[in-house]
Amino acid sequence: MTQAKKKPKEKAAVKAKRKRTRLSPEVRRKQILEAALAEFSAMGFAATSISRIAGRVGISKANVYVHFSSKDQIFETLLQSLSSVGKSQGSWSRIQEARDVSEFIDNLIDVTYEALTPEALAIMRLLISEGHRIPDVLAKWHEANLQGRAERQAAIDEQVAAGRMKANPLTEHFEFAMTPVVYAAVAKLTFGDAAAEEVERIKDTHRKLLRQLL
Amino acid sequence: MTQAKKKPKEKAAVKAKRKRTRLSPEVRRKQILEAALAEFSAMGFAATSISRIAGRVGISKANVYVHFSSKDQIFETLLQSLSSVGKSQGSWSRIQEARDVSEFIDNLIDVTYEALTPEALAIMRLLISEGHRIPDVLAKWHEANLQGRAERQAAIDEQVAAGRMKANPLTEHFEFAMTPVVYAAVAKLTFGDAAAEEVERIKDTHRKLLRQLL
Amino acid sequence: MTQAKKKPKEKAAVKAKRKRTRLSPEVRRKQILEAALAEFSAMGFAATSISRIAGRVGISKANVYVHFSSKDQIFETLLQSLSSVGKSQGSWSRIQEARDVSEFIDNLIDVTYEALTPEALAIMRLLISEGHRIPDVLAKWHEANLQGRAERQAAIDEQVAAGRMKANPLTEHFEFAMTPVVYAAVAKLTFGDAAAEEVERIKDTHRKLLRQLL
Amino acid sequence: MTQAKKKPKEKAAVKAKRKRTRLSPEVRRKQILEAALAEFSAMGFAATSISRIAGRVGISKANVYVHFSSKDQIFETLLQSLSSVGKSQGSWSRIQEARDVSEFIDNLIDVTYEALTPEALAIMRLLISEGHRIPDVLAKWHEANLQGRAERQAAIDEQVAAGRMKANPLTEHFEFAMTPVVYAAVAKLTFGDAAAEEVERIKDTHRKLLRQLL
DNA sequence: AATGAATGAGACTTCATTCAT
DNA sequence: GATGAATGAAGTCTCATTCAT
Repeated sequence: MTQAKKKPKEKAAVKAKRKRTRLSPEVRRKQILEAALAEFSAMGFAATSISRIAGRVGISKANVYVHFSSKDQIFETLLQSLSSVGKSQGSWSRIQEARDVSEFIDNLIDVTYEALTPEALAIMRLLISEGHRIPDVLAKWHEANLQGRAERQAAIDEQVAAGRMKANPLTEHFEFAMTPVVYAAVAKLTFGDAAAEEVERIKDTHRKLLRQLL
Repeated sequence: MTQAKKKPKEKAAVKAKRKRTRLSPEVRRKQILEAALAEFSAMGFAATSISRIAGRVGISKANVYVHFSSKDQIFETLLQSLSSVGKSQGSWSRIQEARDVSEFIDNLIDVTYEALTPEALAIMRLLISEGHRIPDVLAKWHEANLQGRAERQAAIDEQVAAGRMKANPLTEHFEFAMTPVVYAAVAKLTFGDAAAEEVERIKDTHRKLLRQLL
Repeated sequence: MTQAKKKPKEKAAVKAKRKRTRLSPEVRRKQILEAALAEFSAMGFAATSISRIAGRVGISKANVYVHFSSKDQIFETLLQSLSSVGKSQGSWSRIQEARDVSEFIDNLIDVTYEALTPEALAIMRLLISEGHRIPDVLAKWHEANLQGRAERQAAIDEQVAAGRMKANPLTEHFEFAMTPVVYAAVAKLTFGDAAAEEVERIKDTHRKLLRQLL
Repeated sequence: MTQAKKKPKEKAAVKAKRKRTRLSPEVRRKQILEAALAEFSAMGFAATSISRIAGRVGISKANVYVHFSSKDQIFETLLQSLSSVGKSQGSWSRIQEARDVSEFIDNLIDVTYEALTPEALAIMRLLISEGHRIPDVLAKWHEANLQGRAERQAAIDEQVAAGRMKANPLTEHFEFAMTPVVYAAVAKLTFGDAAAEEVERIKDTHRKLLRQLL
């Protein structure tokens, strides 16, 4: 059980021995990071071997070390590169394009739940399970989140001031409005497909409640 | 200085080589499971070594194998024994002892947020990061959750029917009311102490909103 | 494959927990030696664990150490006690009871091939595979063999002098007459039951040739 | 003083830490198999450690695993590669080059006893002590032996038909003629050098008897 | 005498990493 | 840049043996 899918021990006699291809560093690095994200998220840092990452990319272990100096460095680079991804960058502006509150809520719900992509979930799992490896990155991330949050709060405050939204505990602390999404994410992370229905109901109630409250 | 304390008769033992202590299997197993929970949760399954678990208990590696036949078995035993812990067993009845809605809400909030103990968070982190190792246990857990949820919903429905609570999306799907706690948990898991203040605000807003909605 | 018959890893939950019985040292020692012969012969010295020996006897590992001070000692004691068994002690006198050459040959063949019991083969395998552990015992054994051989040769010489047997290379070096038995033994050791038919043929030809030569 | 000898540039390397040498897989595999044969034969499978094999080759333990995936695999590969060695391949044809029976016998005796090389004995000991690990290989070996035997028998039958050899139990079952060699082999395996003289006598008598019988 | 708990040593094996081509 | 061979360190697990009851 230690390794969910034990590959047969026999050496793969027939190797798909693809001719060595020489790629630009940037491309290779990206390939490696992608493979690393997939593996780290699925297996955890310690259980992921450079071998597997290399295998997924289709290069040799040694070649990984041409592009990164250590497993740790891969991990850090990965998480750093992800901080940007995480930020629902463009999303917020898209959400705000709404012309009335109703449309705003729809946008909000749709965009946010759509953001629960497998990749985003992978990042989230990584943060939860291996975050302790990268306190600095986490701290920055946290900081960035706080700032983004402040901006969003400001936008809401404006709406309230303009009388387009009601003043209530939710508009005063708008971040709270998004907490159910985290629940949905955790449900997916933990129970996988078995959580699909549940997530739908959450999303539904979420939308209804926002309509009632905003 | 470490050596200064040594009594004359003792052999030059840098490691305080304490006499072997003999305990009953039940006690040792419990000790080992506790140590394992701490380590697995902090480091993940793969990164936790039997050595560390043994060290934490203060016994030899080999002795661990007297009580468990493999690292996997420790993990499984641990998670199985935790399924029971997880269920907020008695909590719900305590919550319901409330005499009016206001007290009910206070109970609910207090009990639920107090349940975010380090141990509970450890279990949660384990479930998220290593849950894939134990699909069976997870499935049972899910099942049990669904049932508990149904019971709680029934209790709420009763309150609504009795006119003691308002009918609205939240009372119709009461599980939703607890989703912010998961957010709080994830915040703690990810940012640790840095999340303390945030969790407080969440809890606060959570309470206010429930008061408004129920 | 390392261990031909892997026992399931799970701890035997139900132990045949027989009440502790206290036996006289002699009896226990004998039991242990018997179990040891079986295991050592089947698995080799290194691959045999004290656990298995104890299990076979139905006692605890620790109890084995009450009767022997180490695994090595068990082995040596065993082989020493076997030196006597090995010598076809009484056999030769039984063979010589024959009244004529024909009966002598029949006795010789029958007694010798019957001596290829599983136990004797076990000892032989032990001597071949683990003999290097006990050079002293081996030396003594060799010595004893040489002596017995000399005695048998003398008996044959007498027969030849008396004109009851022909003088030829075989009677001059009578030990040679028994070499096919070793072949039969090795065949059994190596091929087990698959060698049965072959051994029969050997025995047959052996008998015929002796008739022709003596 | 240990430090006194150190040349300035050299690291404190008590072990003559020779530079890593890089060899082709074929060569290394062969080296490992040779070392393994020596060790397995001398100590038995279980008592032989990968460490010892690696040490004998002069490489690291880990490097052994670059070329073989497990100790078992080394063993199997070894025995499989030996099946071919064992067969007295070319020998028989060389024996048959004889121009008369006398020369045939000389060839037979010489070639056969010369085949009792240390390596051949090592293989034989392995077959006896660890054969049970590889029933398949043994079965094939047996089969091959039977066939070779049949061919040799046919050659003998021809000689008899041509009147160049006498018809007798030995020519009817020619395999029997070689049984003393196995005795000699076992004597060497068990008593080592102490058996040398005995083997000589056996060989001598063997030759004489064949002369008389063929 | 008997045993269950405990342990140090050591075995197999994996893996991140280095080296030479 | 790319790779196959090589390795030190570390991890899981087994086992002979000891200790206290």
